[in-house]
Amino acid sequence: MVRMADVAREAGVSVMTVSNVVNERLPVNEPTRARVMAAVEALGYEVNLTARHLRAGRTDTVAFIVPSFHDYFGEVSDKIAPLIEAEGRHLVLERTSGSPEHEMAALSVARLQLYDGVLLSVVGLDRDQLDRVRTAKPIVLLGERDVPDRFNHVRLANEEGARLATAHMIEHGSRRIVGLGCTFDTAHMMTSDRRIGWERAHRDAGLDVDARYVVPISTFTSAAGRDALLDVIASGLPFDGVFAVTDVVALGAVAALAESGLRVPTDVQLAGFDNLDMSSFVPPGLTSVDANHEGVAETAVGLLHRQMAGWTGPAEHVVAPVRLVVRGSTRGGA
Amino acid sequence: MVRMADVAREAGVSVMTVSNVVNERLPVNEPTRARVMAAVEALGYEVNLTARHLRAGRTDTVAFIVPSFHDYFGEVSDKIAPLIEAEGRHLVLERTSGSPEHEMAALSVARLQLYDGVLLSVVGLDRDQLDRVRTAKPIVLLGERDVPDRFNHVRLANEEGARLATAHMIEHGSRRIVGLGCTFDTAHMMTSDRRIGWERAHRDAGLDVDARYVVPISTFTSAAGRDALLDVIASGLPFDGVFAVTDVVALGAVAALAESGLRVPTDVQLAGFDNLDMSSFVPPGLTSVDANHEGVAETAVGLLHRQMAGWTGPAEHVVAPVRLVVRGSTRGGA
DNA sequence: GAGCGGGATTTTAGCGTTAAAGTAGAGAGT
DNA sequence: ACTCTCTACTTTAACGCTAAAATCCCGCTC
Repeated sequence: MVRMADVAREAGVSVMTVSNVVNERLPVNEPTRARVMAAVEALGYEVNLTARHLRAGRTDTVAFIVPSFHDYFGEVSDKIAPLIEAEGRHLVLERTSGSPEHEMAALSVARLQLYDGVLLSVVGLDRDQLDRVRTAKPIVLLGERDVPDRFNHVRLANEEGARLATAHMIEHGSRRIVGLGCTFDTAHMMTSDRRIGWERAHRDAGLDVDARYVVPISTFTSAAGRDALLDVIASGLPFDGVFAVTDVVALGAVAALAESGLRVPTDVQLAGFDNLDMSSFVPPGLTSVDANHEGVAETAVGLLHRQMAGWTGPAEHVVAPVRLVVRGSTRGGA
Repeated sequence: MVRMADVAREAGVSVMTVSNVVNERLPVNEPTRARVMAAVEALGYEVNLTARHLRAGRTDTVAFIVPSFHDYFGEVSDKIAPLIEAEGRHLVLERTSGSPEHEMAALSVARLQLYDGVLLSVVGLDRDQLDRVRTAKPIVLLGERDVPDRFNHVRLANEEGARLATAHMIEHGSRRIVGLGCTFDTAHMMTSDRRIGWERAHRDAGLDVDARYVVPISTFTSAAGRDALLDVIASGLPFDGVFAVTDVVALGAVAALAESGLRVPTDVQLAGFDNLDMSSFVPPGLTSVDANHEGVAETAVGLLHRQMAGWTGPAEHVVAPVRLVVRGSTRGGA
C-alpha cells in the first residue's frame, strides 16, 4: 500500500503538503504541486478513505437502508442515487429483511458512524423502539409506520390513494371490491391505512362495507396475492373488483384472474398501488396509485441534505401526495 | 461519542482490557469482565468501526456493485445477502449506472479498501480496462463481458439459453422469430451471445437466418422493447415468434402484442431470459430461460469466500448452466 | 527463599490521515 | 535596520482502536 508518506518522500516535501495538494485545501506553489502530482502518478497513490474518515469524521457516504432490494425499493433506490451523487457523495444500500432487529442494528451508534447520513425505510420498528434511538446523525425515515416527532419522515398518502382507486372502480360499476392484502394490522400501518381508504370509498358511495371482502395475505408477493385471490374465487364469494395493496400483489391477482377465466376489466376491475415500471406493461395495463417515486426521493434527500448541512430546526413530516393512474385494468381506462 | 478510554476509566482498567472484553480476544477474569460490561452498558459504548478498520485492516463488509438496483440485480442481490451474512459479514450495494468510469472507480485502490471483498457486475468495462486493475483484494466478477484470466468470473450460458428458447419455439411451429434486442455488439457480449444462440437454433432446424428479424433496442427496458416490437408490427414484417434478450424486454413485447391484438401464444410465441419473479405471473405466463439466480449467487459468493479465506490458487471461470422454463407464452406450455 | 511457569493485565507503538499551530523567508513600510 | 505581513511549507498532535511485547502477580517447585 502506497501511503502519503511515500509520496512525500518521493517528492521531497512534507506529508502535509501532499495532503494539501490532494485535497486542494491550503494553496501550494505550482512547481511543488507539480512535483507532488508527479509522485502521486508515479507511485499510483490513492488516499486511504478509512484513515481520512477516522481523522476527518466524514465519509461522504449516505446509506439507504431498505427491507429488500427488489421491486419498489429497487426502483426508489435508482431515483435516490443520482440525487445523492449530485452533492458529491456516494450512496450505498443495506438490507434489513424488514426485521426490527436489523433495522435497530442499522441505527446503532456503531453503524451510523459509517455514514454522513441515513435514509431508512421503516417496516419493522414501532414508535417506542424508534424513540430509543439517540443520535445526532442526520436521518430521514421513510415508510408508513408511526414515528417520533423528532425524526424527519416521508410517507405516502396511503388512505387517500386507496380511496381514489376504490372510488374509481365504484364509479365505473364495481359493487363488490376485494381489498387484497388490506388488513388491519398494527404492525403494518400501510395495510391499515389502505384499508381505511378502501372502506371510506365504500361509505362515500353509500355502499356497505362487507368484512368478507377484506382478504389478508401472508406476504406482499405476487405468489401470495395470486393464492389468496384464487381462494376467494374458489370460495364462491361474488366480486367484481379488486384493490390490491401493492402492484406486486396486483400482479398476482392478474395471474389468478387470468387462470380463472375472469376478464379484466369486463368481469373484474383491478387496481394496485405503487405504479411500478412494470405496471403499465402488464396487459391490459394496471391501474395504479402513483406514489411519485421521484418526488418522494427528492423530498427525502432534500430533508437529509438540509440536516447534513447543519440545519437544526424541527423535523418535518411530509405526506407525499398520490394520484391515480388509470389504465386498462379498470373501465374508463385508455 | 463514548470511547473505549471512557469505558476503561469507568471500569478502572486499561483500554486493552476493554478491547479484550469487547472482542473476546485474550481471556479476562470474570469479575473484571463484569465490571467492564457494566461500564459498557452504563455509558452506552459501541465500538468505532472506522478506527477498528484502520487498525485491524478489516471491515467485515462485502460490496456488490451493480449497474442498477432494480429488476434482475435487485433479485440477485436478495439472494446474495443471506449468503454473505451467514459468514458474519455485511453486504452493501453500490451502483455504477453501467458506466465504465463508475465501474473503474469502484475498483480503485481507494474504494476497494472499504471492503473485505467485492462482487462486481461488469457491464461497461472491457478486458483491457480490467487488465489495468491491480489489486490483491478478493474480487469476483459477474456478467457477460470477457474478462482477464486472473479474475474469478461467473457468467451465464447465454448462447445455450437463447438456443434453447428459440429451438423450443421452432419446435412448436414458429418459423419467423424476432430476436428482440439480440444485436451484435462488442460492448454487450450478452446480446451477441444470445443472438448467436438464436441463430444456431435456426441453423440446427435447417431454417434460414434472416437479418431483418434481428431487432435492436435502445435500452434494456420494457418501454424500448414495446416500442421496437410495435415498429416491427407497423412495418408489416410477418413474424410468429419473439425471443427477447431479457424478461424486462419481453414484458414490453407482451404489451406491444396485446395492444396490436396479437394473441400469445396462438399468433405469436414469446420467450424471454432471466426468469424474473414477475415472469410467472404475467399472463399467460412467460416462457423464460432460467439463469438460476440462487445458484449463481452461491457460486459467486463461494469463490469470494475462498479468496477472503486466503486461497491463492488460479481464478475460476464458471459458466452457470441454464434451463428453459416453459409457460403459457409458448405452445407446449402448461 | 530463589527461581520458574503461566495467566491477567498493561504498555508501547503505531494504522494513515488532517486541523491547527508553528516556522522560515521574501518583500514592503517606516 | 527593524518590525510587519504574507505566502509557502512543516511540525505537532491527535482520530479510536488493536497486535505484540512487556510487566505484574501468584502459587509452586526444589
